[in-house]
Amino acid sequence: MSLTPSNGKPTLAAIARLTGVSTPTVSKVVNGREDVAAETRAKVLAALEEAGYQSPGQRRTASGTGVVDVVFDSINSNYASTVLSGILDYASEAGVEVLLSVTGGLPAARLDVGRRAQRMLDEGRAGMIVVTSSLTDAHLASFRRRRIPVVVIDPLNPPPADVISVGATNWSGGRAAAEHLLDLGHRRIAYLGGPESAECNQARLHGYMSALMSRGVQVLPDLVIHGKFRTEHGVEGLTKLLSLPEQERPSAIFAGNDAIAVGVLREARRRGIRVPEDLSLVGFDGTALAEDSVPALTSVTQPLHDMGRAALRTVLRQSRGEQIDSHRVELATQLVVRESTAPRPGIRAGG
Amino acid sequence: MSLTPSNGKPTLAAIARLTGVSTPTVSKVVNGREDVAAETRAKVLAALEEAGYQSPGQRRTASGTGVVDVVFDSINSNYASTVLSGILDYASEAGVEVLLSVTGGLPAARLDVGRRAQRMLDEGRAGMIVVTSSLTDAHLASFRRRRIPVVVIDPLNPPPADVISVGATNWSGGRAAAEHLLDLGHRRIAYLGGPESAECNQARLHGYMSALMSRGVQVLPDLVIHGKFRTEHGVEGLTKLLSLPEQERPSAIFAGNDAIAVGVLREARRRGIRVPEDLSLVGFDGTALAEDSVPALTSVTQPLHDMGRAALRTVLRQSRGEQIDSHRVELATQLVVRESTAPRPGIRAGG
DNA sequence: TGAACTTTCGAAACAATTTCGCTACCGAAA
DNA sequence: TTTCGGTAGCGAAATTGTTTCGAAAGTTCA
Repeated sequence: MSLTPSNGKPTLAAIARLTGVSTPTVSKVVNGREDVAAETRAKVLAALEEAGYQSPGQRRTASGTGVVDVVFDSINSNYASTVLSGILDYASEAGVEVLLSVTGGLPAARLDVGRRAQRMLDEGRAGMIVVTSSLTDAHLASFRRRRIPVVVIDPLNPPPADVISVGATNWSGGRAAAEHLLDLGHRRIAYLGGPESAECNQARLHGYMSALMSRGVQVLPDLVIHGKFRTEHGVEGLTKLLSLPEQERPSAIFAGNDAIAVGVLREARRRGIRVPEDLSLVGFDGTALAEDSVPALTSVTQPLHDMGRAALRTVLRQSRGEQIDSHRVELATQLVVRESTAPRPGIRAGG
Repeated sequence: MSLTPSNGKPTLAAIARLTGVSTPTVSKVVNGREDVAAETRAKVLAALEEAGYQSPGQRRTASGTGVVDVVFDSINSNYASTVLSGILDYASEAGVEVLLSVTGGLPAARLDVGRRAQRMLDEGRAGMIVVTSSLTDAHLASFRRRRIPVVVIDPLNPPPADVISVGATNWSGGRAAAEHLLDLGHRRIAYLGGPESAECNQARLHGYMSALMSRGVQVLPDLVIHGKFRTEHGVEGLTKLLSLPEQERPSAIFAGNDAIAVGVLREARRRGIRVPEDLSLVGFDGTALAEDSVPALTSVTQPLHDMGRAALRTVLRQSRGEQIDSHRVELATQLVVRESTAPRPGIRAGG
């Protein structure tokens, strides 16, 4: 008799035995049919739970892998692809699959949060990683309500306290960049940052301001320009700075990321401004862009790869029900000096 | 008797009837088991095809949203992320999800093709896009056996005739690049290509050779160097070319892709060789790398974004059972002249 | 030649799902 | 109160698909 639940793996028949219903009824419960009384369903579900029953479909895939949703704003940047490769890296180690989507900067309209969350539950996805994208608190709450683990990397908006976020020490990075320029004798240092409201941008800005203020250098509003994290912003930003009266122009620029810095570089070349002789430039991110540009960019390196890994690790931990100590994971940034910074013109090096 | 194939929906038993084998055997074929003779399998597959059989799993998920598996070799390149963004683009239009994985250049060891194919069937995935990665014919066959649509983008090995591949007009691109250099008066033109066996590399090489030969310029084996599609290969390649006796050194280099060209650029700068004054350089791919490098690279632009879109569109068509006319989709390349090419030293421009 | 494998396949046992009809209960009409 | 149509809940049986295991045929090697 093969119906004995003491048998190796639980079968529908065994569950039926246990609960005193027929096999078809159990089958219906498993498949979510309507024609089962609530009471009966509850009883069967309890037994299924206890016996750890898995449908044949599940059996095949359960031992294999979970699926993690990853949502990017856009993947057309070194930043994005480095983070992504960190995620994929860890995914292959941990044996989970990565379901990738991009919002294209849309305010998550296409995301259709409700349906998405439902699908994730239906298909037993382990959780979700949101990169940079601006999900509203309402969206995040919708996932939290359903107990779907969510980790945010470099959130644009500060997430609610109970959503875990992964980022870098942006403040220290900003401060290190500004201090480096101050050390080189620069006093008029511009900040060509990212979106004003973005949290990471705020942190970098305040690190920069903190460095200036602690050296008694005044922060000039004209030298702080926000915009997008894109090359064009660098081009326009430099143009704007050069339209200032000559004595107010900066001798150094701290760019909010490498793409902006590359834009500055491009516009500077077009105008015949030499970097670093006439203008020092520090980027942020430390992507391949920084290494490959000419001159190679001094940049604050973010451990993007590791941030991706950390994010996925955290999601998987959550999905296993482990307690997470901290709601904010920050990995260290590091200033890497290359060729785009030099002492202020008119100042002797080492002076 | 319910075995009659004239019945409503096709069943395994009906197929078995038709082909004169047993039900279990048909089941095995459907599930891609190995213990079925090739001949028997073919017969059964034909019957399955004709009857339009669908497994219960397929039946259930067919109506839902599809998932497409995308396999990259690596995503750390402009090439990869541009193709990927094309895929994601179309995915969001078509309402399918993208499951991304990277092989990391492993010979598909981690891929575990059998299990993967099974999962794809179980979960009703629409199909698979393989980018650049070197899947063996055996792997591809394993998917074909289970009638999982597969499209390969820029395959390293020429795929079996019945696997659809998407690529660009590499031959014409190679020819256009070489002709451009010939037009500028160059006669000693090196080709710093990709992996020798890679199909796209072969096509570019032969385009280049064809251009040279049609102008009566000899193709010199010393000036053709194969390697990886990576920056380092550019550095090493230029070093090798410069180790030739002076009168044998090339005055122009056609690089197999932009990354290689950037390597050449870097090494040239280190050695004080001016591009394009001393050395003309043409890249391939037309990624952001080409635009951002200094000097901006003349490059053969591939419509990478569109290739991604086309690949996904083709997979989805296949999965809907539409007939695909061609087993090879080629999108047009275009030579974009920027700053890295100039007339051969000693030749007057326009002369 | 024959022993030891391998390959290929199907009978039979299993597992799961679907169909269909029985039963019990409910509320309205007689 | 009785009757009757409707319906929700359930399971028997039929149907569909999968797995196990051994038989038959072929292959390799001594």
